[in-house]
Amino acid sequence: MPRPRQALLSRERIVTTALALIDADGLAALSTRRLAAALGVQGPSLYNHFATKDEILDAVADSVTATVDVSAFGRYDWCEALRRWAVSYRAALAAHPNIVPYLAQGPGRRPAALAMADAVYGGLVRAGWPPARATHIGAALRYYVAGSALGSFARGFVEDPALYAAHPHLSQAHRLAGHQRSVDEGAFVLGLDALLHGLAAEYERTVAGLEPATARE
Amino acid sequence: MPRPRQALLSRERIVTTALALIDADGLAALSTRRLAAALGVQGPSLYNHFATKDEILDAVADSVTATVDVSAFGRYDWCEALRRWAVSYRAALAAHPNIVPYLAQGPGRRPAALAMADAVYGGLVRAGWPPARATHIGAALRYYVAGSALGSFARGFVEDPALYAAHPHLSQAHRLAGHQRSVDEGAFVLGLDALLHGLAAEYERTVAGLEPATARE
DNA sequence: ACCTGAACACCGTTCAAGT
DNA sequence: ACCTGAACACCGTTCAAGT
Repeated sequence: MPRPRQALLSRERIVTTALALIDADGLAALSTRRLAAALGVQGPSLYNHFATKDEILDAVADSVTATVDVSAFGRYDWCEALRRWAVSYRAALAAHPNIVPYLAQGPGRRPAALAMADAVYGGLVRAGWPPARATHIGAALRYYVAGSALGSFARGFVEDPALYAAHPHLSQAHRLAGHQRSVDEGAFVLGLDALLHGLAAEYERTVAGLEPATARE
Repeated sequence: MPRPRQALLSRERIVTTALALIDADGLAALSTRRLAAALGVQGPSLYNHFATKDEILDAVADSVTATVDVSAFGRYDWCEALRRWAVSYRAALAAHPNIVPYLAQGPGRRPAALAMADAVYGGLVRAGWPPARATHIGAALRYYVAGSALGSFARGFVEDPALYAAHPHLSQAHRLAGHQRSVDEGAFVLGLDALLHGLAAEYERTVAGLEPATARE
């Protein structure tokens, strides 16, 4: 046969397989050779579809961001929309925690990340938040969500009671690992509610009273 | 001479130099060979002082955490103490952003990180927060601080106006990079104040009214 | 157009050998 | 006790060669 009828690889297949390997073995364990082997080809073949390994990671990160639901910004008031977006955002990241350190560095040039930033910022400005304030709120929520997904708080504590003997208040810390999911979820919801509560108070003080409803063009 | 009078290396010198290299060139650029070269020795020499490269990174991370000031927990009410701790914590991380992705994975077995967790948790419990609540609050604040230091929000946007043409609300996003520090600082303070405001409201609702002042042993 | 083998300049880590 | 040279099994990436 003069040419294979169809290419062995595609960008989509590379991204899907890379994400599966990262989920299974961690970001550090992903090498171009191992990824290629999982796809049934040799390492250099990947370079016919992506210029660098970082470009593959960008595509993986964006495929995760693409699953975040921002539709709440058209349907609910700004505060409830922020809450629903943050919950969806965190769920998307928590499903693939190993890619979060890479993803959390910023949107860069990734289309889904930029579309998300656009929806959030636009939603806040439409609600009457001054543009600079909208930027700060979007950043603060991203800080919180990224931090919450970046490595479980509970899993960060080693399951070794002896380690905590010297710390009077941490005598139960070794149990955290066993309740990882509920601790992380509970902490996330508590902090998110507090954050939104505080923002709502700020909104009442500085936006609702000071501007007529039609002040934004 | 039969033996060098004193060792060329020490754990402290290795950690200091490693942090300087990470600050200058990023975490990915730190290799054992480059670190050794900066110290005037060969790569394998490092293994006389640390068992693995990860152990070096642990020590670097802990040296950063050690600069966080937790003394506010003895001197102020829980809310003001949380605020001062969070500001100090963020300042420590923001001074060395390139190590944050490593550091933010959790305290692990690092002594300074464990001491900090102990001080925060202990301070909250002493103030009357139920233990499970104290855990959640400590986690939520860590999420927020780690996320805020993990990569500048503003720097995450590329300085290329053409990139944002397709996103109606992001037309000014390319300017963010120029205001990096003020955007990130402003967002951090706004979110921190909101978070603490919300927690204070929660405290009034669920702790102050329900327990007599002496309820905690 | 897309995949491959060989090669380059790197990695982290081990270990026998030196002083 | 601590540093070194040589070696091992890996990396990301390039490129001429194949079909």
